[in-house]
Amino acid sequence: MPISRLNPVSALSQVDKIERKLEEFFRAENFAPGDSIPKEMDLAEAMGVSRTAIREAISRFRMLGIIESRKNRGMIITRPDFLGNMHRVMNPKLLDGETMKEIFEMRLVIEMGIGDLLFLRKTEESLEKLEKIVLNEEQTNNRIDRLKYDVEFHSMLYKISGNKTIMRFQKMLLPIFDYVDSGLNPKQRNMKKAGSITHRDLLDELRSGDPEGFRIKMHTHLLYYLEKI
Amino acid sequence: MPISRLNPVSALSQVDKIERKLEEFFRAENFAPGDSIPKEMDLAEAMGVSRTAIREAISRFRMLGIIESRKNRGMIITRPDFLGNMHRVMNPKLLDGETMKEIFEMRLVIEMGIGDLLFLRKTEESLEKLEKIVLNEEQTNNRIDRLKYDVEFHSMLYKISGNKTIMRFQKMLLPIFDYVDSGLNPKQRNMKKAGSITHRDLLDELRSGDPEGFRIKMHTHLLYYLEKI
DNA sequence: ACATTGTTATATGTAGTACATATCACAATG
DNA sequence: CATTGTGATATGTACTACATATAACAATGT
Repeated sequence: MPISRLNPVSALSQVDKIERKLEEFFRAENFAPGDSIPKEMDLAEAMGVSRTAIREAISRFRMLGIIESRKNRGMIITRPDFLGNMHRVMNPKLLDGETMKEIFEMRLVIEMGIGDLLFLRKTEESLEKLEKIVLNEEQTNNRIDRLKYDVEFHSMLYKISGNKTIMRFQKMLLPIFDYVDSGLNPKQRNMKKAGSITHRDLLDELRSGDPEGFRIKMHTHLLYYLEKI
Repeated sequence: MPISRLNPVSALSQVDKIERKLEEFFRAENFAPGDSIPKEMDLAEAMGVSRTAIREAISRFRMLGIIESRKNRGMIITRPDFLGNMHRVMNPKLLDGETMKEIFEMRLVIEMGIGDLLFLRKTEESLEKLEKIVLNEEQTNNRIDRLKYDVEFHSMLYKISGNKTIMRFQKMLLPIFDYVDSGLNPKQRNMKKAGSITHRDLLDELRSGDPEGFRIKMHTHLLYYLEKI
């Protein structure tokens, strides 16, 4: 056998293995939120490792919101917030350009596809709020303010969609958008501004049009970005 | 002051606080992948806590893929995989119905919005692969197999989008879809099957149509789900 | 001189012990 | 009978000791 076939030995640390075993155990036991799990010492003895190691693994689950420890009472399974930890890695400094580009694309895809939800859940009040943002935007010439209202407009769309998960997901992604946007040069910014469909147009369509028309307008509105990718 | 104003005291454990301080520190120091960070004992002394506590916090960063520890060499910042940890909480047993419904909606939104990417990146080979899946689907009457090919078809669309992040995101969400889908009763399943736009129609449109037409057809194809939410 | 092998210092990995602390259950108290 | 004290218990924190992998360098042999 050639030496190249010798693949590296297990790179998983003990704690990594413990973590996996615990997850497996929880699934196998069909644990659901509220259920209590064995105490640290019992887990340590069962796996033949120190309490220290168990605690390191459990600490990870605690961070994810899957386990909660209470003194004397022991530990229980809890309901995690599946987006709650994403912000920790949403750091332009840490992610590579390719991934950020893909995340940016994802935003465009979501905005293209969100029309149906908007028409399903729009209300008079929400349209009124959009109206205010558009008015504010139309009355300023300050570049910073326009950018602010631009973000506000799109954020409000997510809010109108009535889907908290999508809204939070997009909020989580904002640092990435800022980063990508700040990478544009002045000429590109003007191109962006020159898009033939304004927020006013989108609002009008949302008020008295239909999902299909909205998708077409949103497509034009985002065209600048779509062409860029 | 009424007693109701007495809010609970800090529920954050020491390790939680250390974790936050460390993240703050990393950001402030502008650490990027490859940079090395102070050794455990120095961090412990600087914060006035035990090495144990530092290690528990660092262990969390290790799990997230933000830090890598190597014996003697110390610790370095690494590039995290921003979706790599999501699978840990993607468990129908742990999440509540409302969240799962929202995640399901998110999938619909993405499929509605992905058309442009598909037309931008489709190739002859990828259409050929879709063709094979559709043929397989058309030639079977087995319910399980049809479901399998259904998943395959939509997965292939994500693949054609050329966006690995979106593709992985959707893969991560599969357990949720299965769960939602398995909640349908036989009558609902028939309704689903009876949708007037088939995968064949979508493929034809993708082959020789345009993004707008594809969006309309996809809308009809998913209508059953859209009406359900 | 060069390449290989051995050695040492170092930072992380793991284990074990001790004690602090919060909580529950239950006894003591008035 | 309601409140307050007390002990048992499981987690939280700290500290120590040693194992282990790695880098840097010394020793060795050709």
